[in-house]
Amino acid sequence: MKEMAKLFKALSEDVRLRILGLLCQGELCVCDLMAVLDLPQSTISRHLSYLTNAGWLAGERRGVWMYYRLIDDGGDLQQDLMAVLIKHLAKLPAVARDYARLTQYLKTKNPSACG
Amino acid sequence: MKEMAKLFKALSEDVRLRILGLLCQGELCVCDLMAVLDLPQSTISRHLSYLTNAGWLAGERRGVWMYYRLIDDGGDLQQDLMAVLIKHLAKLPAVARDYARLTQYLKTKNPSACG
DNA sequence: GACACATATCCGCCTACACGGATATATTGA
DNA sequence: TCAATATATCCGTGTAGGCGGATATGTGTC
Repeated sequence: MKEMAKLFKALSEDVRLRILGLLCQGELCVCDLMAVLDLPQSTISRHLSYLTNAGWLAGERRGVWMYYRLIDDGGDLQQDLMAVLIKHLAKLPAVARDYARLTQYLKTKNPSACG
Repeated sequence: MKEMAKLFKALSEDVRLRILGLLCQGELCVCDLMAVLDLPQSTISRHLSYLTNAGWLAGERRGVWMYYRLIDDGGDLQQDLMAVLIKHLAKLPAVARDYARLTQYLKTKNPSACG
């Protein structure tokens, strides 16, 4: 019960939904998210911790960079919710704008950086 | 976006999940919920307001009593989420206990009361 | 109108957490 | 070891919202 509420609570915030939306496209590191969402590093990092702690993300360190990706082996409930998220997030205008900015960003990004 | 976060936020609290679980069985009035959940009236009423405002419930006055039921004509996202809730809430031990108490309560309840 | 009852709202108190700048930590490379 | 960079955490500030007793409001009955 607490666990279920915790899953939902993690989804109850705009920035976190935008992060999940972006990660539907594949893993990203903190600096990618900072660039695309245009938010301070501490804000991004805090939300990533929250999502990880709630069981939505997994982080992996590669050198100096931390890559985050969606967890695909959660419980039944979580998998059903993930399907709902994938289906509906992309429809949101704010998320569509983020996708566009991500595409643009990946094009111009220095290849020697994290990606 | 805000709307989506709002839907999820309403689901991020134990008491509200228990209320939704009970209402899956059909409409109930505030006094029913007080009896089954064993919580103060102000607490129940506050959560019902929250759920109604978030678009999860509809309330209807019948005489002195307010009956609440799940909304079945929400948007696409909401309907998908409702299906997930119906599927998973009943599995939770806390909700199963509430069902048992509801059954017991309905048996012993004075028929001249709200029901 | 006066009362009884169901429900909604108010109130003070308290915790969670959002924000973002400042600081601490971790890693790599010179 | 030191500097540079990426990330995590700390901090003070502000707001949302949980709690439940007290009070206000709405409704039916006499």
